[in-house]
Amino acid sequence: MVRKRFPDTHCSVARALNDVGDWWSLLVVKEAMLGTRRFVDFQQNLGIARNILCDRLARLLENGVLIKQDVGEHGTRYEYRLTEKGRDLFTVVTALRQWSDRWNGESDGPELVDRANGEPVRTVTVQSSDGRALDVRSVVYRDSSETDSAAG
Amino acid sequence: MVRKRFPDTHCSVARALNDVGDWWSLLVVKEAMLGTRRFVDFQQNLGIARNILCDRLARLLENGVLIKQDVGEHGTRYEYRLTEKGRDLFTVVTALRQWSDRWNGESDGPELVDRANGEPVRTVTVQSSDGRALDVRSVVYRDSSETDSAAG
DNA sequence: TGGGTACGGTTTCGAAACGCAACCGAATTG
DNA sequence: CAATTCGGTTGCGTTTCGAAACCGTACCCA
Repeated sequence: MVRKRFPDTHCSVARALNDVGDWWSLLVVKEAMLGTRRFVDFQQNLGIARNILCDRLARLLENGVLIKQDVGEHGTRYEYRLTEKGRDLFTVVTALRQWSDRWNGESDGPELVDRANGEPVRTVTVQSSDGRALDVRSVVYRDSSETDSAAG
Repeated sequence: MVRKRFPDTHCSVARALNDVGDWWSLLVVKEAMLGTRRFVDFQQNLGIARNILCDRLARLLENGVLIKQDVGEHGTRYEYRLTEKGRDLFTVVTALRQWSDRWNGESDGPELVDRANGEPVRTVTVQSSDGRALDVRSVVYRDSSETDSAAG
């Protein structure tokens, strides 16, 4: 049950999408970031079909985004938890969330605040070496062999 | 040809994925950020099937991520260009690219540098109101009605 | 000891999406 | 007039998805 993918592509973005590029994977990761750890909770909170959830969890395990722990307190219990690699998707998920809020209107979902002081987090941006916010037109994709390709 | 989606979900991430959540959409956007504008170039550079490209372009037009311009210089010519909404995905694409490079190894793809001084861009992070880098465990998803839900 | 329930799946099957290749119409080139 | 380019569209077979049913294990309770 493996979609045709591009494991050996030269493109980093495509390789990232190999791991989390389909519809549900990133939602599973986002749900895990909200604290969800158990199969049934993922299934109910996301409204995902069981077999699809099974497949996505397995793939995220393979890709090292999640780990599976047996916590056999009451019957068969497993916990799916984010690895360091999975937690590192926080930036991606947050950027995506903010983008959606900017362009598709604010959601009534939870607000993301700094645990230390309760203040909202900043808008995620790409920054230059000295901290200026950069948009796509203020950068260049420079190949190692050639210098070209205006972006935008 | 419309997959079951969640246009009225309360989740911002899911709503973002409605626009760019399938396998090819974000790759089309990324390709556009590299300067690609014409149908055949998208098709060849991405290796995408024509009908799928057609569908994705149409959807990205609908969603306001791309615009289509008739540039009838030599026969039938159109250009697909990013809108402001589309260009605003730069942060997401860059965060995804950096994540992939961190965890799946460096690619031999182009390097992203500041057009102004040629220096590489910073690692994209979520920042607190005073500029500290935040990971998923140092934030809280605070609902408007309740305060809960440790993240991680 | 036996029934009920929760959990974590797997199986089945129809529907949708995908990938490939062939075809198409308009315009440009030769 | 034929050949080519561009931007698609159409058919068709394969893959994936989604919903619901089913399954095995481990508890709970009596």
